[in-house]
Amino acid sequence: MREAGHDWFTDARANLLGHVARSGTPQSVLIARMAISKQAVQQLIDGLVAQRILERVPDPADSRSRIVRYTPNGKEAMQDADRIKRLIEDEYRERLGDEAFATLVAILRTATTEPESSP
Amino acid sequence: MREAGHDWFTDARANLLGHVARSGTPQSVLIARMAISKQAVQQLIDGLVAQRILERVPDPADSRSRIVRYTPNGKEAMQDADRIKRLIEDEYRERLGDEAFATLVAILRTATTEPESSP
DNA sequence: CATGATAGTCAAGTATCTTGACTAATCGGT
DNA sequence: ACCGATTAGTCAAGATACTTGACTATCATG
Repeated sequence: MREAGHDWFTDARANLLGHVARSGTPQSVLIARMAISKQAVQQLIDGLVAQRILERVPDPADSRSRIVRYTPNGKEAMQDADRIKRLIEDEYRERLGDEAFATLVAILRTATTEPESSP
Repeated sequence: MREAGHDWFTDARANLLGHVARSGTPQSVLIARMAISKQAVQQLIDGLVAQRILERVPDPADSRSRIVRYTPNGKEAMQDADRIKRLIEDEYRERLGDEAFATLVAILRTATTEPESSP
């Protein structure tokens, strides 16, 4: 991403952005999902708001809450991110072979998906 | 590790310790293997030396170089680390099943092992 | 409506990592 | 044997990422 001209891109910010849905996500949800303090999350969001990647809008359902979402500028950056992500995945696919790559993805999904209460 | 009483244990330090061989490792090798600056590596080592986990000894083969190795105290801590690592692996093994776990380990080894020049 | 929980902010401090400038030892070619 | 280039490590200063503590505003509940 840096090489693609996104100087603002860092590991910590990438980690946060991975939790922001296309449609936006309440700040409280980001705090719950990331394993760091709410103040750390806030500071990361502050930085990305200053970079015009994210913006905070009020939550109509709860006036304590704020929805964090991408700005148009941020959406453009995420298209670059998706493109680069695919390139990296292709490297691993080439290295492992199609079959092993698919197996890896499936196993990791099982390993990281939260076991839900059975319906 | 924190819960086991090792208050000095942090992510950055764990990352470094994972590259220190039982028999000790030259600081230059740690620098080459970790994707951070040599100064950052040095500061991490400084901290672990202050905690009496690691020590620096001169390299008999090259008087510029220093070998970083565990203190007796550090070796004890690493026994705790190994024990906890096994517990965590057991959680994943239980979650994925023995077969999928073994497959995961094999694929990740392929993905992360540096491709060597063919002999 | 009082009380407690939840969402977010402000402030100050610590840990981690960076770049720049430097010393000392080794290597390679002459 | 010597000189320039490289390598190993250190010192210093500053940026980023994270922490705890204290606080305000809003919501939910009995």
